[in-house]
Amino acid sequence: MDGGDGRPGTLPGTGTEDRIVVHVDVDCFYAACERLRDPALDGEPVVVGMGFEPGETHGAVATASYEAREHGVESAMGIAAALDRLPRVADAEEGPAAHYRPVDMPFYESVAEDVKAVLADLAETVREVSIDEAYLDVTDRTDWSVVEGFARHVKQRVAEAAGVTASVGVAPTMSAAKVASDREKPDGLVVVRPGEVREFFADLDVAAIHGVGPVTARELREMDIETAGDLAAADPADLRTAFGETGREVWRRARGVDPRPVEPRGEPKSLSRESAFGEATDDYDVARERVRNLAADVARRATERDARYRTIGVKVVHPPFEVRTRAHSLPGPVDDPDLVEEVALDLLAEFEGSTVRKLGVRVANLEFGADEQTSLGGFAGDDGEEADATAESDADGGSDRPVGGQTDLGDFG
DNA sequence: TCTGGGGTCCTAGGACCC
DNA sequence: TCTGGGGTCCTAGGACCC
Repeated sequence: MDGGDGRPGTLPGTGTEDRIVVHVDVDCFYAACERLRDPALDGEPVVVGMGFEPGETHGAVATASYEAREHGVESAMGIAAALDRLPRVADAEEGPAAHYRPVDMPFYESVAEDVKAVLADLAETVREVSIDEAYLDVTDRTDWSVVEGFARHVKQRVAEAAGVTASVGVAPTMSAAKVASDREKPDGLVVVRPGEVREFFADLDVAAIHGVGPVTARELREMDIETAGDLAAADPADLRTAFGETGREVWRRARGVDPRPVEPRGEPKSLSRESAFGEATDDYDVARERVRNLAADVARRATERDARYRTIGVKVVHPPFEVRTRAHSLPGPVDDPDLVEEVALDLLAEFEGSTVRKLGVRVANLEFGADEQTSLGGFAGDDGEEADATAESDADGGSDRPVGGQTDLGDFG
């Protein structure tokens, strides 16, 4: 059944009715980067793994080229499983084999810079979602009557600047543009016009909707909701009961309604570092040493980004995959690597004697920039040591709690 | 398929305050 | 002895995304 009001595709009264949103998604980005570096990989199966070293079998697949996907290798699959399907070129006497490469983020980031520069040039507003994906609001740069040519232009500029192909989706909303870019990958170009969004979604599997993951998809299927069309026709009250606010959210998206404006992402809300052991360990000293390293790493990144943090947390993963998190908030924001280590080790102590496969350290409740807004002008030569407001690690809270704490707290997840 | 790493948002419950 | 309601902050867990 149909709510009946308004045309699909937009939400009246939000000022977003006539937007043109472009979603740009570089195809198999990490694998594409590896090919830039080594053109001999063109046309060959390529698997880029994270958390793995050449010659090892632990870690997981970050990106598999389409040639590798044809043999069943998928993102997030363990390297060991990928090797079962597609051995290394060096190990294969005959038959299909893949080139395995470890993730090289600095190189990929350098390629991504070229893509970002192009996108910044093509739109007023760009929201970078990840290293290989972005939304553009191009409402004032093109028109629905010529938007396909504009989209082709985007693809061409990306290819020229960075040497990679991108799939592009155009729609009046972010969620529809996202799904559109996905439809004809790789090298895709799909335009969904205002008023066509719901129809475009109708036959797609519910899992295609942004925000519907494996868990929600399974539960929806148990409710006999299999396609996005089914979802759009479902009773929002039932969805609300079953899934809370996200239930309503995905219902609206299935109907083509998504009022989110394209906005730059802004500062992060948390920073974290985690790492898995090759083999789970119950050696507490080993765990402590790992946490010390992660703490130092995360603190260094915070300092580099000029971020202070008020919450410090750890994450402990027990086999097979039990995630535990612990966090501690300070009276005020600090930039204090020693304190990150101290608090993280403290929080870890609860898990002494248990077996862990993975550990993480995280800082949250971030505040950015020089300590306060009152110091104006440039900061050349600023050594960053403002003696006043940056609280020492006095645990009692004292009276120097800083003003204006955002109420927002991120979580470990 | 025995599972990497970096994030975001939502929810629920408890502490505490008025 | 049983009893209100609203609000904020914090922690923990879970789903999801790339």
